[in-house]
Amino acid sequence: MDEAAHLFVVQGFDGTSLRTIANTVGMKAGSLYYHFDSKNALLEAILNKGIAVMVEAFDQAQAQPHATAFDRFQSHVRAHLGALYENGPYTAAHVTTFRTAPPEVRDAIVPIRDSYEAKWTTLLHQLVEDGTLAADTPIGLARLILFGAMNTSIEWFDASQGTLDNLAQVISRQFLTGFGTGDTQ
Amino acid sequence: MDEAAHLFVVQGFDGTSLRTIANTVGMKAGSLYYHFDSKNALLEAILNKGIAVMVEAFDQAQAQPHATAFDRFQSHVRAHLGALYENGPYTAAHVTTFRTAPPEVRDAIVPIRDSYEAKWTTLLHQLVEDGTLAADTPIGLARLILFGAMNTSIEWFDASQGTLDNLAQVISRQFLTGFGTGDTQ
DNA sequence: GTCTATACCACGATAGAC
DNA sequence: GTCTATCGTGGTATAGAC
Repeated sequence: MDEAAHLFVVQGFDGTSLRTIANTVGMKAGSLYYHFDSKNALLEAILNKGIAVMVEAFDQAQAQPHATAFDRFQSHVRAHLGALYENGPYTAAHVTTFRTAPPEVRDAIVPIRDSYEAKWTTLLHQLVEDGTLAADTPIGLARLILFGAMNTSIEWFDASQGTLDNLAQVISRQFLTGFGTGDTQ
Repeated sequence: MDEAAHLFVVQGFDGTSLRTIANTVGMKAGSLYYHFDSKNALLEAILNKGIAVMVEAFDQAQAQPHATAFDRFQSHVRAHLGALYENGPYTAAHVTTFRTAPPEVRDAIVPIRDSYEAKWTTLLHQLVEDGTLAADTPIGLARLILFGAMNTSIEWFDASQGTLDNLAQVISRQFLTGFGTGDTQ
């Protein structure tokens, strides 16, 4: 599954054959069917694990004590980025292959995926209530914009160029205060 | 090409066969080879057109007069979103299929793609110089975060739920001032 | 410029030996 | 649990008629 998820990230689901996957792990294609019923079932297992990794990271960040609301928020951003880059290729595979996954697979995944998104929605609402986020913040849009910033980092983040801690800090700060000076607006 | 690009957005490049494309436009698969040398060549033409559409939108925004620096910035965001949703499926196909495109195709596209990114880099530098963006803004990261917000809207933007003008406004404002109140930081 | 027909290959999947 | 062998399908691409 590790190798399959990694290949799905790099080449896409349709661009990766069972023969390639099997070859990468030193097997023959037919042998994969002892472990999975179908290629779709393999993808579904990977997508599920991708969510599980994100959820676990979120809950761990939740359980920690934080000095300020900003610290709490940043630690959740850091957790999401950690799920993307530090805990196997599952979350990355989820983010990159979900959109074009076969409908049956997507439909099976959507409910669990929703539960992760709900955690963020709750978090953002709390940040509004404690005065960290503006009262008129469009929560739905805000969450999608934040996800966009975190998830598309897959296309360019390079661990040899910068740390995840730093990236989490930049994204968190940008999300709350922007890059502007406040002039000309 | 219109139909092919649309199918690539929905099903991915590898997930779309030439037979499907041909069938969608009322042709047979073999006939496509009168117009394109290969499936890869078709993708390359689509990716190129996707950039051309973005560049044209950018240059049109550039040519317009604007009351403030913020207006100018927002009109560029609006132009990019317009390229994604109002001028055919080419830019959307570019954004969704570039990452997993065959290496030969990607390599051929990269230089032109860079030229579009350079336009944004220049724009962001100007915004720093005129005091709209903070002096310590990490321009490279800032551009990638902005692209992330604009481009991932493909996964959720629904024209029946909101206008592009509104989306451009939310993204532009968020990019410069964030969603925070300024407290707890 | 599109058709029919087809070559050739790689795909996902299955059966049965070990 | 992995192998060999293979089936059926559908993929890209080509040749030649119209």
